[in-house]
Amino acid sequence: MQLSRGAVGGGHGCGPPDGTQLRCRERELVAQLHELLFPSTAPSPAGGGASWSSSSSADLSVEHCGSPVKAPALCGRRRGRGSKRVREGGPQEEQKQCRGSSAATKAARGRRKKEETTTTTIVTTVPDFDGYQWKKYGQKKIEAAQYPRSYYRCTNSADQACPAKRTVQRNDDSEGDSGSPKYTVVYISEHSCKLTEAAAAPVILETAVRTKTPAAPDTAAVFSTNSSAYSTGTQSPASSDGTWSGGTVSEANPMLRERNDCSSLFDVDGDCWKWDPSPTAPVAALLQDMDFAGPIMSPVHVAAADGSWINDLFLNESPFVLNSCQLFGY
DNA sequence: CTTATTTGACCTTT
DNA sequence: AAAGGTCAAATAAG
Repeated sequence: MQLSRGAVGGGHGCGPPDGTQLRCRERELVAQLHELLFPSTAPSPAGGGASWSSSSSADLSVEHCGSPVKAPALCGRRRGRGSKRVREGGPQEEQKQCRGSSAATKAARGRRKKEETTTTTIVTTVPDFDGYQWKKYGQKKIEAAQYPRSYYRCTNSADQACPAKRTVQRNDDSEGDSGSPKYTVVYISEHSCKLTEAAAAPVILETAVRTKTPAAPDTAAVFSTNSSAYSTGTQSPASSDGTWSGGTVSEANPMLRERNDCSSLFDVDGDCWKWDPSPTAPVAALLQDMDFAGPIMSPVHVAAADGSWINDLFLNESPFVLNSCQLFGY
């Protein structure tokens, strides 16, 4: 995906290239992100919801790939699994029965026959930058990858048969990449589940802040906002081994938590993002000052200008890179 | 006690 | 056979 500066500049009917246009374009870009991350909640492009343009949607790395679709795997309890499991008697017999029970069961295990599903790949430093709750069901060391891949499915997969899944894998440490670790997040299938009202709110859920404090010099903290859309149990700060599991909030630093709660700064109103309430003076000033020589800035970034934190949204790499948060000096 | 995560075995595809 | 996706008991955490 490439969102060139030229693409940013016009062609979307947002008026002359001034602050208003930039703001409009920003909303558009965030709407794109929203559409990408909240496909079941955002209006379809044809529906006249978020202000997508055809060229813009083509820029996003939304791929239609064949991928397995989960089918119920019901063979009852079979054998001990996981750590410290105790093998039950006759696992082979039981397995044979299970295996040969039906074609459906066969297809229910392992890699299934490919069916048309939508997969969306993003690279982000904040893998949980979405409004859904996920349950981890597996982790796998991937050949030729430095870090394991974690597998998640929607927590509504059971009660609402939501097919949405995602995998999160930390990218290999690249040379000279001293920034926050990036994670490749692959969203598989779209949510069919119904979100709660709170969960649907497209607020910034989590970011990481690099702090320099006497107690913890130059250490990164990952924390979430207090959005109710965000559960703690299934969310995932990065752990040292490169996986993404568990959830913690920076309780050790209440100020960070407070400052991070920028959810009230913006909201989505129909087809556009809006400031809620009206943009503060620093925000308005920043909007005026912004140009697109650097990364395209999202409202998240603007929120940072309000003295809270910084969250850059890069939409000029393929797949697009959601790069959050480098805030120093707390 | 309940819920979420971990993790090795199992299964299918390539 | 290798690789990767899934299962589910064991375990940890709240």
